[in-house]
Parts: sequence; structure tokens; C-alpha cells
Amino acid sequence: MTEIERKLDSNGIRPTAMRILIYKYMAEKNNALALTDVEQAFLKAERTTLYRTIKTFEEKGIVHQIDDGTGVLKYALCEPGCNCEIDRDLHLHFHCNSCDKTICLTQHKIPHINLPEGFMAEDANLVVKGICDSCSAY
Amino acid sequence: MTEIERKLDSNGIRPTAMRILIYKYMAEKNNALALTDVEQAFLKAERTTLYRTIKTFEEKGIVHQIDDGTGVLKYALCEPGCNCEIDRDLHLHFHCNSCDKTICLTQHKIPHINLPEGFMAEDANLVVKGICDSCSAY
DNA sequence: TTATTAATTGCACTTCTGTTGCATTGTTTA
DNA sequence: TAAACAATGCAACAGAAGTGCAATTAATAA
Repeated sequence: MTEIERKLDSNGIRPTAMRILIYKYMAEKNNALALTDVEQAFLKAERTTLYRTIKTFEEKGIVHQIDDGTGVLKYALCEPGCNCEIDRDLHLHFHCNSCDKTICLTQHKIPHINLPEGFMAEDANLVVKGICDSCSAY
Repeated sequence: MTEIERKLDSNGIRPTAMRILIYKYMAEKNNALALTDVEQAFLKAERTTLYRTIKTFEEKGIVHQIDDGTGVLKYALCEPGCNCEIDRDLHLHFHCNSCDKTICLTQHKIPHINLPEGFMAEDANLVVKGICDSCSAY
């Protein structure tokens, strides 16, 4: 049993060949992926399968969904330090306007926000846009 | 010339009957509206017209777009204090999980975020979700 | 005031993303 | 091994965003 299989198994996900491949692919990338990105990587596979695989990953808490404001939902593996199952995705995301990649800044948590009287926060989503480290190097 | 006509005119928008109506409608509401919301209010009008009108408002800087994470783009009039033309929408938005409305917290600016080395911020989007003041009153 | 020009609106249609239903295949377990 | 269940493939749908083009309306110049 490989490490990935163990990971999937311990999260209640049956480690099928497809799922292991998808997990592996997402782990290789260090940025958040859209469904279409995964599609491009697995041209032989069905879109629905990829879709449902990612949704399963999400439900089981090993992937979280990111809305980076591009209009396309992105997904990223929950790295150590990502507690999205517990306190709902409170790290922030960075979207690069140059290379168009979205990455998780797992270490950077959303600061506390003072809301007006009567408002109660349950969740928050912060996306910072700009130029990422790779792009600013040039 | 009414106040709305003057407002449109001074922003380089020809104040047609349709546009005045749409502006008036958006001004009445104190929450951000989706295209479908506006559609419901103007059943006789064409969707495209409403769409392009709002886009025109946005281009001319009297409306800003909000991605509240519901998957549907919302739009709100720029109130005094909204400088979205200048520094890109740096106030935050609140989405109520109960009544499903999204409102601009124009007074509440997004706090400064320290990014890792090499990252440069140009824009930011913060959506807080929870229960709004109206809903929490019950 | 009319003719010309430009902007706005209405209609039809397309694209993209996300999603579901159902039959089929594969996997587990009694 | 057979029954039960989960995963996959295929087809199709839904909703929102967006475009092209013709028709209409408004602005401007003659």
C-alpha cells in the first residue's frame, strides 16, 4: 500500500486507480486547479468522473474548494496546516494576474474582522490578487 | 434634469429611460443584485439590455461587481466612500447565509495583509459569510 | 428641420461550467 | 460465487455569461 493509498483509505475514500492518479496529479501541482485543468491532464478520462472524484475528495476533507474570483471554481489539496474541515478555510488565497495561477497561502490566516452590530461571521473568504513570486522574479 | 440623470451624465452615461429605471431600482435596494434579480424586476425588458446596462455602469465606475462566492455575480452601486475606481474595491462584503443577501460594508476596509517575499498585491476581495443584522434580530 | 452618424436595445444563439440520471462496470463481502 | 454496493462512462440538462447582428432610438451636423 503506497502512501497515497493510505491517505485515501484513512479518509474513507476507496483508493481506485483513477483516484490515485488524480490525487498524485494534484499533489504535484503547487497551485489550485480547475476541473478543466484536471481534464486536460486526463484526456482519456470522463469529465464526470474527474468532477465526482474531486467532489468526493472535498467531502472527505482532503481537498478544499477555492473561489478566486475568476468565475471558475478551483480545488487544492489540503496541506498540513489547512484546517478547512474544522474552521472552514480560513487561510487566504493568492491569484496571480500574470500567470493566472491561484495558490494557497496556508500559513496566512484571514485576520479578525470587526463587523457592525448584529452581524455574525461564520466563514470568510479572502483572495488577494497581484503578481506572484515566480512572475515578479523577471 | 433629475439627480439620477445628472449622475449618469456626469459619468459619461447617456441617461436613457431604461438606464434611469435600472439605476433607480439599484439605488432602492440596499443589497447587491444579481442580473437575475434585475431581470425579475423588469420582466418586460431584455436580459441583454439589463446585462449591458449594468456592464456600462460598471465600466463607468458607478457600479462595482461582487463575487460573493455563491457562483452568481452581484452588482452594487458605488456609494460615497466606495473608491473602487481608484483602489479597486477594497471594502468588504457580507453574505448572509440565512436571507442570502449580499451587502457592501463600505465603511469596513480590508486590513493590510503581509504577503510572503516576492508577492505583490494589487487587489483584494474579502467576503465574510454569516448572519446579517436583519436575520439575527429574530 | 432633415440627414447623417453613433449609441442603445432586442433577438437569437453560443459557450462554458457545473450538475444529475441512469446504465454499466468493477469491487467488496456475506 | 452471488448479492450488494460503489465507481465509472455516457448523455443530457441548467444557468449564467457573453457575442453578433439587425432594428431602433438618440445626438449632431448640415
